[in-house]
This record gives sequence, structure tokens and C-alpha cells, in this order.
Amino acid sequence: MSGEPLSDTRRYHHGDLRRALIEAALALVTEEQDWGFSLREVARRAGVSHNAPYNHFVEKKDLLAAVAAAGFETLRERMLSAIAGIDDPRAALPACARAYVLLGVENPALFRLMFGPALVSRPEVAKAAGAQAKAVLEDIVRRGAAIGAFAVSPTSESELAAATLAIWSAVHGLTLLVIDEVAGPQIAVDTAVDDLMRFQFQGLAPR
Amino acid sequence: MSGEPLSDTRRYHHGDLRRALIEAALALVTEEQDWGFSLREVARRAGVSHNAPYNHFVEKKDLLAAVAAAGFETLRERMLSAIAGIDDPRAALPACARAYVLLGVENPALFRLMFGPALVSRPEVAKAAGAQAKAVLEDIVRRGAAIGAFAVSPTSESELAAATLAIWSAVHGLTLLVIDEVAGPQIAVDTAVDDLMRFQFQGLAPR
DNA sequence: ACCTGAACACCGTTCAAGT
DNA sequence: ACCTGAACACCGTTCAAGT
Repeated sequence: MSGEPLSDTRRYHHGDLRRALIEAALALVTEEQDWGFSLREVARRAGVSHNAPYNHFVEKKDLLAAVAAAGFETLRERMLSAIAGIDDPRAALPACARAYVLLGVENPALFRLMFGPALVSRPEVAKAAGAQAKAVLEDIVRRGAAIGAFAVSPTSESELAAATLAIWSAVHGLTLLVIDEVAGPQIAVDTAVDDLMRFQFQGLAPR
Repeated sequence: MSGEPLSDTRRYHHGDLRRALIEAALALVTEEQDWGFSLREVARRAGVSHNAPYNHFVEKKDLLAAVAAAGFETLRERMLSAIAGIDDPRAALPACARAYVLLGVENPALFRLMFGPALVSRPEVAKAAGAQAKAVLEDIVRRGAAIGAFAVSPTSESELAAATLAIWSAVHGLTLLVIDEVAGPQIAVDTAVDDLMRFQFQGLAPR
């Protein structure tokens, strides 16, 4: 209606470069299993000169932080959609854990970027995003405690926090051990998550 | 007895350069909280020309892998000395976990290097070292199962492996969440480890 | 066997300039 | 406001040479 579609090259000159750079960087993280690629390579992929990125990010680390932030958003969406419609917290917890581990397995380099040293100088990003992931888990624990499905006092914030941290630690650690292939040869993700949750439940179940 | 002590500079020309490079790299990892430093900087610290490292490592990643291997050796020693003389597996497990988390807290960048993307292209290092860490934990679980202290069948290798992986995941994940300061503000390591172990024990205890 | 100097093709970042 | 080209000080890696 309003004229011919703009070419990609043209679009980059019209305000989409920031997004295009994040997408190109995400693609490189995924392909190279690492974030050691150069900023100039990202610019090349986006079809701009090697210093154009500096109009949108003050340095390379800021671009990586933006990629990580996008990863955290995806993680949150996956966790939430995994538990959507599951009322029983005892079922929601493993479903949520599976989504968490699977994101890591699907894109190990992105997962490591999100929780890795590239964000040491951008602690706001890691903290805010981590708080969101924790909130999803804590909500499940809270609901389980409220209906007596977990052996956690629903009125003790410190108990809820401790239980959430224990579960988060286990899920997070499993993800990284699987990613690192350090947890043994060719581990089956679903089985591992189930085993992990079984141990967690034994700990959480009232007796 | 056999003459004056050799100067450092002299020594590096006599076969210690490999070790000196690993030590310099470890110091840089510790100081910069990252392994983004240059190989040339490592060479400078060791007092040699920028290409001398290539006599000992085929590329930068191999030096980092050697640093990681040293880190894994330290981790193993810390875990073993933490449980030395503790007969009760119920006491050995938290002691071992504490040593694990504390190494990570003491040197976050080294810990992340050990389990990070720098070793993606050196999977032998990560796998062999990971297997050692796992073996220490598995031994404790096995002993606990044998005396009936844990609700794990001592004759089921798969149950032992699953329990070990669950515990390792929790300890590993807690370490990284604490390192990333993503687990909340100013978390107390000892309390966190105790809470974690309490949940693990509730899961492991026979009922 | 181990180390050095010169060289190559890169990189992150800055800056003056263009539109 | 956003992008480019030239420039700077660096880097990883290679290679011919030195001892």
C-alpha cells in the first residue's frame, strides 16, 4: 500500500540496526558455540560498516549483554508456557525444570553467555533476569506449600526462599553438567530431569 | 651447593617456561575475572617474547585448558581433604559440598573457565576432570547407601548414579548461582550449603 | 630443543567527516 | 540522528633465524 518493501540494506539505515545486530550476534553465538567472534564480523553480517555498531552499543560487551537479555526473556517465556494450564504444583515443577534444561541443551553457548563471565561487568542484567527465573520457580513452590503438597511452611518466607534456591540450584547445575557433557556420556535429558525431580520431591513431600 | 641460584629469567630458559606460563595465566584469570586477556600479556608476565608460548602450547586455548586442568586438580584435592577423616557419609557430603562451593567463590573466573566455553574444543580435559569430581561424590553416596544412611539401593548402579548426579547438580548449580550473584543479594555460603544439604538429606533419608 | 624478531592479517575503539 | 573511511594501538599466529 505504502510503496515497495524496503530492502534489508535500506532498512538497516532506518532504525532496525540495533535489532539486526542482536540477531546477527545471536546467530554467531549459536553457530560458533562461543562469543569469541569479532564485533566486526557482526557488523559484516548486518551489512554495515565495522563501526556502525557503536551507534547502538558503547562497546562489544553491551551487545553481548543485549543478546543475553534476549535469552533470559526466552527462558522466562519457555518456563511460563511449560506450566501454563498445569494446576498441580507437583506437575508444574518438573515441566518447568524440563523447559529450563532444554533451553540450555538447545543453545548451550547462549545459556553460558547468560550466566557467564561476559556479564560480570553488567551485573544488573544478570541479576534482574535471574530474579525473573527465580520468581517463576518460587511461585510454584509457594503454591505447593499453600496446598500442603510440599513440606514447606507457606508462611515462612525464608523456608520458601531456601526451597526455591535448592530447586533452582539443582536444575541450573544439571543444565550445565549436561551441556558440558561432563555428567557422563550421552545422558538422556528427560530421564535426568525426572530423576532429579524425584529426589527433589522426596525432599519436599510431607511424611 | 651446586652454585648460585638461577635468576627467574635464567630459569625460564631452562625448562620452567611451561609452568611459568600456566601460573601467569592463572594469575590473570584471577585478577581480571575473565580469560579475555591476551597471550602476549601472559608472555610479558613470564618475561619472554610474545611467541615463546608457542613452544609449549599449540594455541591460546591449550594454555587455558592447562589452567583449567590445574583448577580441577585443586578442586579434587579440596574435596578429598574436606572429607578426610570423616567416616559418616551424612557428614562427609556437606563437608565436600562446602569445599566445592568455596573453591568457586574463592576464584569465580577459574571455576567458570573449568566448566566454560573455553574448553568446548577440549572435551577430554573437561570430561576426565569432571569424572574425578563425580567419583568423589559417588564414593560418598555409595558408602552411605551401603550402611543404610541414604535411601539408595547399594546394589543398583543406576540408582547410585542418579543420586550422585542429583547431588552434583545441586552443588554445582548453587556454586554458579552464588558466583553470578544471581541467587539473591549477599547470600551466606554456609547457610546456603546447609539448606541445600538439608533438602538433599530429606530426599535421601529412608522413611 | 627452545627462544627471538619481523611479518601478516586481523581486531576494538576513536574521530573527523559525510548524509 | 545515524553511518562511513581512515587511523591507532593492539592481537593471534607463522616463519626464518639465532643459540
